[in-house]
Formats: sequence, structure tokens, C-alpha cells
Amino acid sequence: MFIVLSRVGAQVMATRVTSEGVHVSEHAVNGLPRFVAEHEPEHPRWVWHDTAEWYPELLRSRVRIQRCFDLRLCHTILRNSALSQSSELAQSEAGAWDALGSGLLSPLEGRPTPAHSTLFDFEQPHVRPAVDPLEVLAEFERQRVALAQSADSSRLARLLAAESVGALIAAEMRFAGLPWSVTAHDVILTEMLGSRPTVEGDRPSKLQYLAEQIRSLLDAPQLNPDSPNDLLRALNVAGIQTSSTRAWELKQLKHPAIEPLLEFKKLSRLLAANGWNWLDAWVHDGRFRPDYVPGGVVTGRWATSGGGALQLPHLIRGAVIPDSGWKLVVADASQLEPRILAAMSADRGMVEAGASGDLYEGIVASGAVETRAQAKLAMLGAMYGATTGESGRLMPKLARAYPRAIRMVEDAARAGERGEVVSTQLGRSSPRGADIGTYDESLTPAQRSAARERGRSWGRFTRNFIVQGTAAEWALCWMASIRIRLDAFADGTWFTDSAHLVFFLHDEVVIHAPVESADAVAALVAEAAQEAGRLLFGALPVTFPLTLAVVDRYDAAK
DNA sequence: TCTGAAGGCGCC
DNA sequence: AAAGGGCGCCTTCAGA
Repeated sequence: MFIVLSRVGAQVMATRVTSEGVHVSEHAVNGLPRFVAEHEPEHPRWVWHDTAEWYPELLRSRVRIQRCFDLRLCHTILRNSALSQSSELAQSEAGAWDALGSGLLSPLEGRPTPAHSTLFDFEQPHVRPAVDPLEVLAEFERQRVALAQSADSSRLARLLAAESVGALIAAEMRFAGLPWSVTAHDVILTEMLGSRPTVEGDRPSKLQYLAEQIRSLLDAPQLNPDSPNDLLRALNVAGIQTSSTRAWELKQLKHPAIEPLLEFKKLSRLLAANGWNWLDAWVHDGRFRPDYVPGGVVTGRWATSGGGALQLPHLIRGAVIPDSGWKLVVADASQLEPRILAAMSADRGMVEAGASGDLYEGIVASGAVETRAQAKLAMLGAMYGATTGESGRLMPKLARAYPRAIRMVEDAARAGERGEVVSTQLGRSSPRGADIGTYDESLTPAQRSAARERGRSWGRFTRNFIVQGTAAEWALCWMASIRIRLDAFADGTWFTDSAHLVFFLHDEVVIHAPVESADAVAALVAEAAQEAGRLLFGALPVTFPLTLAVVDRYDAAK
């Protein structure tokens, strides 16, 4: 059973729809949280236009749901998927739901969505777009039909369910927040940079000292080391041959100024990206609440908006500290993408190589390459499309040992070069490439060469798309399975009062768990990883080992 | 004074 | 250590 929610102004409407699309009843809802709480025990699938617009209000009222159908996210998948290409939904002109998917417009009205606030604020009045009930029901019906008529509705249905539960998890993780110690963060910053300057814009003492040292060693008293132009000029004037100021290039050079310069760059980056200003803006009441954007990447990976949550430097992870009496359970899927490739291509040899626990050692044991480092390099090259260097040279060895796996990524690359669409295991398809490889006699040799390079570049994208996208699907299934298992564990208590997900990073999760439940949670996370494998790849005997740690600081894991 | 591109670098 | 894929966000800087 589905319950479709929509609203005009402040009035919420609820429509019951059967799985055959029959509208059973419709009525006005007064008091949304109470209504949802009353009907949740039936475990309907709640249908709404955008989880981020509906669910936070419910969570603030301590109402949680098990299942939803996020029309905005599912619309994007169904319109692009090769499996649902023939549907009316995919064939029709782009409309309001597409603008909504791109984040540009609110649905059905053509006005901009309210900007996300930069600070998490429970009191902030929420501006909501009106969502016409008929439009929401019509879109749900189009999606239902597109799914039913698709070339493989069971795979696609699984993807839509996973994408939707991901949206619930994103809202719940933001609500719960990542436990963050302002004190510990300040200690890290002060040790590395010196104490916080009292005047905004001044450099902390250690950074200031390094800047002076660099100016003196380069004999450039006015130099601003934060300015690439300025710095490049000063380096060249000092006789240092370099065409850029990138750290890895500077590392090749020999000059007394290089070492303090590299240190300056590291610390300057820390200050700018995760210094005291970041702490003021993003950590409140002992929690970091990033704004996750499910489906924010074309491959299906999540993005975040503000706070840079997916780029948390290892340097400051020591500030992630559980509440007193709680632990962090940190789990990271080992060698996820190579294992995904092995499974999706059903390459028995590569699956077998991963069975022992270290896929790269397994590749060495098979005799394909000589060292673990070579195995890793070769696999990265296969998934990213390396053509040069050691990685490129190792590829043929890999192709001989694992023909099915390598053929799969090569085929995806060739398809992309021809401008064709490729798809993940559950049916998320790549965007169509713009005029790939189309060049005629009128082009100059330089233009043809540029066109070929664009084609190859798009091929590297589609090559990686199938692996990265399927890994993202695995991660969604993993988290969904963790969430269900944690619920069983919570036994009816509010989810933040027992073990709950607080962070997600592509192939890694962090769970905030009471001390006494931490070990059981770790076990459940490992079971969920195997279930995710079954959800994607059925009976194929592929394993997804985890690196698991129960810790008192995030940086103590690994 | 604002805006967008470029250079650079953090994460997977 | 990068290369080869995907991102977000900082500062600087040129142009409107």
C-alpha cells in the first residue's frame, strides 16, 4: 500500500493507492506528524515529491518512517535509465520534475527553491513550495507505469527503493549529527597552527612564521604565499624551475624554501577548509550536521552541500568523539570497487582472488602480476582508464588473467567513445555525451585531435561510471540493511537513543552506539555487507570484507 | 562591489 | 608520487 502526500499551501492531502494504482481514498490531513505516526504501523510506502522537503519536519516531531518513494530522485533515474527508455515518462519533453531534479526550480511553479540555510537551525521557519495533489498523483502514476513496463523491473524497483531509503537515511543522519568535540578540534588546530588570532584575517603564529621564512629564503619580502601567481613568480626569480606551484611538483625540487613552503601549504589549507571559521559555522551543540545530497553525483554517489563533509581531512578526524558511554563503530568496505567489478562482470577468477580477504594479494597469488603494489596500480588503471606509466603497462597482464572483468570496463569505455549510454548493475544509466566523436572533413587536424581526445575522455568517464555507480548502489543497499538491523536492535526506542548511523563516506559508515551494544552493532554491519552483495548479485559467491573498528575517536580507526 | 574562472587540494 | 574517474570549497584575480 502507498500513501501519497501532497499539499496546497498549508493543507496536506493524503491519498491511498494500491500497488495496482487504484486510488482507494483521499482526505485532508490535519497535523501531519500525528497522521504519519498513526499510519506508520501498517508500514505503507509514503510517496512524496522530495524527502528533504517532508521528512525533517517529521523527525523534529519524533516521527520516523520505514519506507518512502521519493518522486524527485526516482524521476531522474527513470528518465535516464536505458531500462525505462520507451516509457512515456522518458519520452516526454523535460518539465517541472526535471527542473526539480536539477535543483533549479521548485516543482510545478517555476520559482526557485528556498536556499538551504548554511546553519542547522530547528527554529528556522521552513518555506515550502505548494505541490498540487493532482500533479503528484499523476507523476506517481507515470513512474509506476514506467517501472512496470521497463525491461527489468525488479532491478529497477530495487534501485528506486534503495535511492529512496538513502534519502531517508540522509535526513536522519543530518538530524542525528556527527558527534564533534569543539575542544578536541581546537586543540588540534592550536597545536598545528598556533592559537587562534584575535584579529580576523591575521595568520596564526606558526603560519605567520612559515610565511616570513619563505619570504626570506626566496628573497621576496612582499610575497603572499597563498597567491599562486605571486608564488610562481617568486620561485622563478629565485632560480627554481617550475611551471606550477602544486605540492607534488614542488616536492621534486631542491631548494631550502621548498620544505617550509610545503608545510605552509598544508597548514594554510587546514586553516582555510577546516579551521576555526569552519567550526563556528558547522558545529553546534556538539554535532556536525552536513547537508547530504543523495543522488547528487551522476553516478549515484551522494554529494554534500556546505561543510565539505565528504572531504573531512584525516588531520581533524580526532575531533569526532562519541558521547560519554558511547562508541563509534567505524566500518569501511575493503577494495570495494575492484570487488564490484569482479561481481558485475561475473569474473570467477577475480571473485576467487578476492575470496581470501585481500583482493590484491589474491591477484598476485594467481600469477597475473608480481607485487601487491602492481596489482593495485593495475586495477586502478583498469577502472580509471590509465593509458600511460606503469599502470598502463600492467593492464595487458590483467586483461590476460581476468578477461571478463577487463572486457567489461573496456566495452564501457568503447561505448562511451561512440556516444552510447552505459548502465550500472541495477540500471542507473550514464548521461548522453554531447557530440562525442562527431567530426567531419571540414575540421582541421587540431580540431580532429581535440574531438578524439574528448571522445576518449568521455570513454574514461563511462568506463568508471559502471563501477563507481554500482559501488554506490552497493553502499545504498548496505546502509539500508544496516538501518533495518539497527531498528530491530532498538526495540521501539527513538533512533538517536540507541545505535544509529551518523556518517557516510562512499564506502564507509560511522555508527554512534552505546558501549554495551557496540560489538553487536559491528557484527550486524558485517552481515549487512553480505546482504548488500546478495541484493545486487544474487547467488554469486562474492564477499565484501570490512575493516571494522570500535573506537573513541574517528581517527583511531584504520 | 559583485561574479565566475582558475589554481589548488581535501576526500573516495 | 601521480597517472586515470567522481566530487566541494577555499583563495586569488580579472572583468563587468
